[in-house]
Amino acid sequence: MQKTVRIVIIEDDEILQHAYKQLIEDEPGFYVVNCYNSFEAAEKKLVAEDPSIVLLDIELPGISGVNAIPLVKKMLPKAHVIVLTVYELEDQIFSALANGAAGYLTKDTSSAKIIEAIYDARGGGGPMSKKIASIVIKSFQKNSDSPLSKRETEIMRMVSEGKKRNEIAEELFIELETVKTHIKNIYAKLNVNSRSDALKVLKQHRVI
Amino acid sequence: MQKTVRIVIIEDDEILQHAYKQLIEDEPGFYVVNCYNSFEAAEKKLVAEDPSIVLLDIELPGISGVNAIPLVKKMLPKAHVIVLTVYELEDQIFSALANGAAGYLTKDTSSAKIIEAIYDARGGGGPMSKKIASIVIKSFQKNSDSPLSKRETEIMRMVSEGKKRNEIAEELFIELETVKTHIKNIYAKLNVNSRSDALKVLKQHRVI
DNA sequence: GAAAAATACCCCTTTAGGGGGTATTTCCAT
DNA sequence: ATGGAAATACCCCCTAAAGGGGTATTTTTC
Repeated sequence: MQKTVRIVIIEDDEILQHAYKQLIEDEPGFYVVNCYNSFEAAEKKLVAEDPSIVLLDIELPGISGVNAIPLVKKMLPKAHVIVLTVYELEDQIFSALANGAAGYLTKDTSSAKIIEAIYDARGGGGPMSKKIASIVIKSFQKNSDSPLSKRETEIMRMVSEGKKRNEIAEELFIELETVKTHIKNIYAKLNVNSRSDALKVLKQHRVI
Repeated sequence: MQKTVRIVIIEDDEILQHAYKQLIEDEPGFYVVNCYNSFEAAEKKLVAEDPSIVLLDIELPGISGVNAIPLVKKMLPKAHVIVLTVYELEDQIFSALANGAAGYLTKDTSSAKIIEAIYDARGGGGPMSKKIASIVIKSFQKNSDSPLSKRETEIMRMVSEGKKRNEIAEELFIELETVKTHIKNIYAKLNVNSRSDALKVLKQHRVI
């Protein structure tokens, strides 16, 4: 039993909207239930239309795509939201993913890849454009030329988890005084004088 | 001018090692400089062999693949390390990426996809298997059913950045006393009584 | 119109954080 | 082998932050 895949498109560019619709409906088993120009337009009817895939533009008039994701997921918890965008902004990507997007495609993605992405999303995969994948991977990569020593980095990672000096000392089997010394040295190296400032600097430079 | 792509394979399974070598050398412009069974075996000769791609198994005898990545990157800063593994362990994936892996493939990846991954890595992309991509995307997704209110979540995110109560109060334009009240309520909801315990709980449940 | 969320204030005690030092040992690289 | 970095540990000091006990008002939201 091969069920029809019900798809809703939310995209304010009418030309793109029709292009997507066309290419999806050329794929056997895929059916575009409806298209909208904004999330607000889709809002009332989404639940009744019950799509399993929502293709969502980020740059929408009114509520942005990023903010629409959690709303869509609330209405259709089982649906997969695939984000489409022209921009490749790191923060936008992470916000979209944090909000529950199943996949993230740039608009230069080929027809074949869009179809593939829908299959992927249905299979629990995480479709991403190549560029998005590389941005995501880069976000994980830590800066290897940090002024901090190994131990200092380790301590700051624990600080970033909200741990207190004595908790750090216990976990590392060293004295509280030693932790204090390390933190003093770290502050001197980073030219800061508080945990939050130190963490800010380290996160900016992707050290932790 | 199409330069030959120099590739080194570090993989302890001889059968897989030969399979990879074969499939890579079938690709015009790709050349397998050498194969090793462990990082230790490769260590001395890597710099001289100067590969631009290192295919690295994670499960190696001696130094693990994860720990080998930063060492390889140190010797060959411009090389792209592509990790190959049978396991799909979240922590292992993140450690490998944090250590500088350009891509991450599972060993069930088809020959064509391995070749594609090498091209991708060279082009600055971030090749990933579908399964890896979905694990990575899931890691970004925040849990939407959290006991915390919006404001409480916001405050705990700031706590997770090492911010003090008065810094939080200033940034949110509310009184210190209000922040204290929120944090007291949060601790009650989470059944904890310290910042670090609260953060531990929230990170476990992917709230922040 | 009731419930949940956000705001704000009072009391109190303990602990953590940050800055000033100095000193020893261990380890790595030239 | 030796000099410098890293890691360890201790002393002093003071201020600020954290946490726990309350109560109460306003604003949102369903």
